[in-house]
Amino acid sequence: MGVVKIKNMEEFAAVSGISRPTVSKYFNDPDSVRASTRAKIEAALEAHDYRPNIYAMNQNRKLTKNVGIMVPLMADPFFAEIARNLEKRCIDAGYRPTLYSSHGDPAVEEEILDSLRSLKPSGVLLAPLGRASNRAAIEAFCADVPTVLFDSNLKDTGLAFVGSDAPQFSSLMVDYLCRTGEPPCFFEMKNPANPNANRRRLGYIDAMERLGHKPIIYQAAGTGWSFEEIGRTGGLAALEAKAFGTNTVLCSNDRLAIGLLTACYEKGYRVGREEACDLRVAGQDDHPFSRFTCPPLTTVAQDYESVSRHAVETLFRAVEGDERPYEVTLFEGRLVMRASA
Amino acid sequence: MGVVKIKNMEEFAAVSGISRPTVSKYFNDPDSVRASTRAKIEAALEAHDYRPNIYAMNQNRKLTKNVGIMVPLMADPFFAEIARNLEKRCIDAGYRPTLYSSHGDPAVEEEILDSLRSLKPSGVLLAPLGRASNRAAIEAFCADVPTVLFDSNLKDTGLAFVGSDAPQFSSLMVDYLCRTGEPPCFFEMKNPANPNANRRRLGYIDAMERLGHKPIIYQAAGTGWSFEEIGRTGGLAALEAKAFGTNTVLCSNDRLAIGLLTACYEKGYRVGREEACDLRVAGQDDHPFSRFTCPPLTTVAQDYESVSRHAVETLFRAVEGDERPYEVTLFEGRLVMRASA
DNA sequence: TATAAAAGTTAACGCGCGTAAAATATATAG
DNA sequence: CTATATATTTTACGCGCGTTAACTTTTATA
Repeated sequence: MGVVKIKNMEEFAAVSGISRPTVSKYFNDPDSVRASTRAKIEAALEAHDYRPNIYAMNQNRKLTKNVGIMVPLMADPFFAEIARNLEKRCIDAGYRPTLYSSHGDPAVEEEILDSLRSLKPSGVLLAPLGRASNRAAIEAFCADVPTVLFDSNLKDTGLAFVGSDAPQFSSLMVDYLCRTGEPPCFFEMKNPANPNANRRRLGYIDAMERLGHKPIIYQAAGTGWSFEEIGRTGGLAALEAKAFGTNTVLCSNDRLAIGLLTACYEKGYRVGREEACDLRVAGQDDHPFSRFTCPPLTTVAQDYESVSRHAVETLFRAVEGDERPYEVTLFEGRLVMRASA
Repeated sequence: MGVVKIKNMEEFAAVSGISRPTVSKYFNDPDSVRASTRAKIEAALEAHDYRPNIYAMNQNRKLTKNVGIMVPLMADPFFAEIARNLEKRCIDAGYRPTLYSSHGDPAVEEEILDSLRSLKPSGVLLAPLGRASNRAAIEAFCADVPTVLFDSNLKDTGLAFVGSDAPQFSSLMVDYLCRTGEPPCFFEMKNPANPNANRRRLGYIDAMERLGHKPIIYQAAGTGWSFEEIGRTGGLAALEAKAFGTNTVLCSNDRLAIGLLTACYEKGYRVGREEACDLRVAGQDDHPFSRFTCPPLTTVAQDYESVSRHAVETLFRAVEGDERPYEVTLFEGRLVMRASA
């Protein structure tokens, strides 16, 4: 700590013995100045702990170092985890990420886009709400701000989409379930929030037909993002009506499966792959909580790492000038075998 | 949308027929201008969708409208929920909240404080990591920025602390458990991240002694924020060693309880309050998932609403000039009876 | 209708930094 | 050691808005 409080770059330039424009250049890119100059600046930096005023910095910069990260529901640990992953990668790349959650509300989603605009971010990583999203608003936003979509695809919107190969998820699990027991029925929401749900259903149907089985689909009523509750009430209804038509249930996602497990518990159904069990239940996503359900949930793991890495790389490549055509990248899921199926 | 693109406040003032300083005043506080002036500005606002440049705005304002919200772990839905609650209240109060998670890492916590400083927020709502936090860094921060602490108390730091009455939580649950069955033992982490854990243990001990029972405490090994996993492995160890010494376990928090339930499942223990069950398990917090465990978890609900409301009110009162002495406010928990105990 | 108070206008400065142009210094190559 | 390319310095302007001061207009109260 220096004895003198540094107020601005002018003063800092003075104590470091370098001119202000060069210091400014340094803060924009430390590698853009001569090594000896850089050393001087960094020495002064250690002695005086000065940090440029971010507001003044961003005022005239054509592109800020800000990045927006928006997920549909931060209270879902799956999204919290992927947001964290993205956040870290942005920081490592020298950017300033800001996290937003639309909390399942399209109006909030639009407000965030607005607020994001005024942040003048150099790029945005966006997991849209999905079907509920105001497509026009998102498209307009993507036209103005370099945006990579992830998790939930709005076709041809933004620079690129990075996500999971939804049909492959279902297909993988159907193969496994058929190999080890009765063919599964498919348990989903009637009005899923996320377009992946449709692709997963199609993947299920294809896989079943490929294996010569008749697809059975059970749709739980309910809208919104309280998937566990929808899974529970839908599960209760299905169990009471004996509507699954098989002893094996593949859920469209883990949160639904968690709710179904609760319903099974309430109804006294034993879930698991052992002889004595009444039902096998599988999910999709490898939700952080699915390892701790009773029984632990067999599921298909999303490739968090690859999705977040590729999304960030794609965004920064574009931000840094490498223009490429719109591209969809899908990563495969990995089977996670646990006790539930 | 107007035909003309408004570039800055100068131009916007022109089209609205009001002088720039008055427009500036309006954006600082819409109520500070005459109703007729306000109407003119808002008419122009609808016709031209102009928004002031936030960087230029914050550059010289003594206090920005930014508010920082920091939680120890966004991937914990409990914190995600409370963060959402706080966020909404800030927006409603006309502030711009920004969310941060320290992800259980004290180094990250410090970095966020740094980055928060350069945001020049008018106030910060901070749930510190707890024992792992760098107290000195947090105290130094609180000396510079109006900060209200919540969830986890660092004594006498910041403007105020708002949280839950930890001993009351345990006490409430001990009363209930003793009333309805065997007195509980207390299941916690050996090295809890959060100072509330100690207070909950003390509340448990007090309540047990008050009721004439001998406290039994089982401490699970493990550090960090993977509470479920610690609860599971610790639970397995305790069950194998038959270390609980009673058929009733009160967990220090729900996440630990969730892990213990998994351990019970693995070991074939039936959990619940019915005759045929081997163990009763209770948690504390009313974690969003605790409704969906098998069996659903009996717990003590935190008063999210009151905590977040009071934290935000306290902060804004201070920000807006109402100085008050340091104050601790604790809200009581509410018993949530479910099937597990 | 007179008058004070409140609100608005004009003019001007400054915030902290990005950035550009021209002049100068330093490094690298031949 | 000169020629050339590359860095740095000097100088200067501008970004968009906050803010102040002196002045003028509108509104409220008597």
